[in-house]
Amino acid sequence: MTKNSKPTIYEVARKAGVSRQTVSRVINNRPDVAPATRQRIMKIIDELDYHPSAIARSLSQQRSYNFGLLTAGLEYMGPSTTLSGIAKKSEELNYGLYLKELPSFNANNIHPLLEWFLARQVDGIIWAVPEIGANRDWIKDSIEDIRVPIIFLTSAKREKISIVTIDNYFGARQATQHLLDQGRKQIGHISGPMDWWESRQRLKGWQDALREAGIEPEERMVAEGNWSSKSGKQAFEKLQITFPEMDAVFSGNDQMALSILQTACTENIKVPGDLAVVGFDGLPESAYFSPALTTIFQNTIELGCTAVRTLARMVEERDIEPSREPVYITIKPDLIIRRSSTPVE
Amino acid sequence: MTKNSKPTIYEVARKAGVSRQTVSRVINNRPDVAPATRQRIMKIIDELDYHPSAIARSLSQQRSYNFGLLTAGLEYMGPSTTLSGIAKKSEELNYGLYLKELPSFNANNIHPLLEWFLARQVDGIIWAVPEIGANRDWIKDSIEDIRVPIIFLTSAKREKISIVTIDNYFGARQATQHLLDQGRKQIGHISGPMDWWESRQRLKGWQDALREAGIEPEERMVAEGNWSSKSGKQAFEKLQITFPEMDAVFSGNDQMALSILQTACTENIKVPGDLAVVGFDGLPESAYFSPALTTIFQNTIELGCTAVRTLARMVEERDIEPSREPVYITIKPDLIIRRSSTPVE
DNA sequence: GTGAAAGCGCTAACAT
DNA sequence: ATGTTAGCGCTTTCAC
Repeated sequence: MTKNSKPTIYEVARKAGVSRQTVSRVINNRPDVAPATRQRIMKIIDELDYHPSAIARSLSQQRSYNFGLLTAGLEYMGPSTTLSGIAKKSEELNYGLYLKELPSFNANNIHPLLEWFLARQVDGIIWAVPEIGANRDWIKDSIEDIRVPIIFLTSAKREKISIVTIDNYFGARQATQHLLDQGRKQIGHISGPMDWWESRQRLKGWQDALREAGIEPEERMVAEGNWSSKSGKQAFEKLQITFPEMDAVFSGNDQMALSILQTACTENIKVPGDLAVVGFDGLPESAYFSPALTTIFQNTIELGCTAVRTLARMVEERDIEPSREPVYITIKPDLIIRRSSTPVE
Repeated sequence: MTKNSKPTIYEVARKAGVSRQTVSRVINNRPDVAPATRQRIMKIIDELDYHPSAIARSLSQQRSYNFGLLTAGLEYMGPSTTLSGIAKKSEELNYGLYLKELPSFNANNIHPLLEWFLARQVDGIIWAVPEIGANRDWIKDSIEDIRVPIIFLTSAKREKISIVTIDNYFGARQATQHLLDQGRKQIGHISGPMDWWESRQRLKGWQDALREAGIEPEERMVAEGNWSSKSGKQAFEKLQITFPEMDAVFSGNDQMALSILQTACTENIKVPGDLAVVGFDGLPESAYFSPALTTIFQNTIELGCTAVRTLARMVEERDIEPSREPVYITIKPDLIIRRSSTPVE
């Protein structure tokens, strides 16, 4: 070993006068090493500032203790709490994380990406790309080829794949029901882009809640946005024309709700007096909108944690019982009631 | 090779009737292979669906073509645009990315983290943890030990380390100067936490701009927040007491500015009539606050891209010229003028 | 243009 | 409790 190169297991073994295997046992905390030997080896490891090569280990064990995380649209993702949950939980369970971002939501060529992960011997894959258009169609053709467990976030239920998702339908029903409970009858909806699965779920929740209350949802009561504040403004202006009697609106996310509040403010529409508003997401700032926004809080940290926890379990169980049933876990979001939807005293 | 295990370079070589080295040359696009041989081998690679093991490659090349990215407080990081820039640029330059998140901003035990990256043979490290308190003190003791290039984001200038950062001081001066240009004289400041280097830079920019205008900044004109909307509200309320003549406020970020606007709205303070407000960050939503918020836009995508581009260059140059001068790159933010600070017509 | 030998740093399986 | 052998899948170096 020269001065500049890091020591290997071999140097440690030589200095300690043992075989590499014994050193290996020590660094892997195996029980079958004599206490004295262990002490001696540990001392030498310390002196040499030896650190085992994870690469070599991955090669010989044929696994890396890494997960592959695939995302898309990170820059739009609001506070990246899902990511944070994933990162924290992975760390806790002693897995490393490879991060990849798709260049666009509708990536067509999935295979190179999967292969990139597989070439690095990841133990599992987290698919954190929203379900949009046909961007899940590859699954049915390729899911069998993937030799590691894979978990999907934010996804419609499907055969043979494991999913962890927020219950968007439930959240939307809750939001709409809350507005009905406030005595509102003319409840509009600003949806996200309709090619997003999440948007469709939220739309459906709004529709079903209305129907259950004996109100038939009509086309003119809905306007489509693209999640941005800007699009929310346009959608709201459209609703004002197609649905002038509107006395409440359920917005597909908080950012679009923000521009409803803003438009209302400049046009002297009283919120909640003339118009009650409910958002979706539960951004921390939503409590500081004017007025404070009633919203559906989705716990994305928990979403991330659950995904990783589940994936880790899949990895471990796989050793014992190869092909288990896929899981389908939904996380219920919570209604947070604030000023924007509550009666004026 | 059994049916279930993936083919190795050896299987390809055997099927093609060549040695493994020849296959290696093909998969690495080396020129010294006969065209016919190359064709034949490529065909077999395709048939076998062979994919080289990045792990084995890393081991034998002693490098991984991965970067290590260390972050902290992902969940508060607003839209994770820096991350997005980093991910996109890494992908573009053909580097993989390990993502780690510190459990807290003031992590004390840095060495295990560094070793984790080094054990995986990363080619370079991106330190995307904000500079807070003494959380950079480890650098002077350990920077020499790190055997790979490392680049710091958002950091004060230092000897011997490479840095890419937004010019916070410049941005704050710009913001304050803009308010002065509008004829405001009583300009308060809501700062971020004072143990953050960024906060101190912004404070300093505000101070220097005032001084240059012949106004002496006083303690009572500043209130400290913690970046959250909630803290911004409290800070603003404090300023209303300590600095009642205030006719403008420069907020350390947009989220705190939001709650200034909100408080002003409920207390019937006219913005910008009675109070001009400028934020910092340039969140997309800030255009939809009421009124639309004047702010300092920091291009964090570019920040991330620049960091990766620089790091990649450091990696490549290292082969040629071992110890180059460290770089110090600042990115100038831009003033975006909107309703919240412009004169009422 | 191609191949043989040696090695990257570690661990699994089987001795002893 | 410890050592030996034989890989893991690829690249580097040198020979031809």
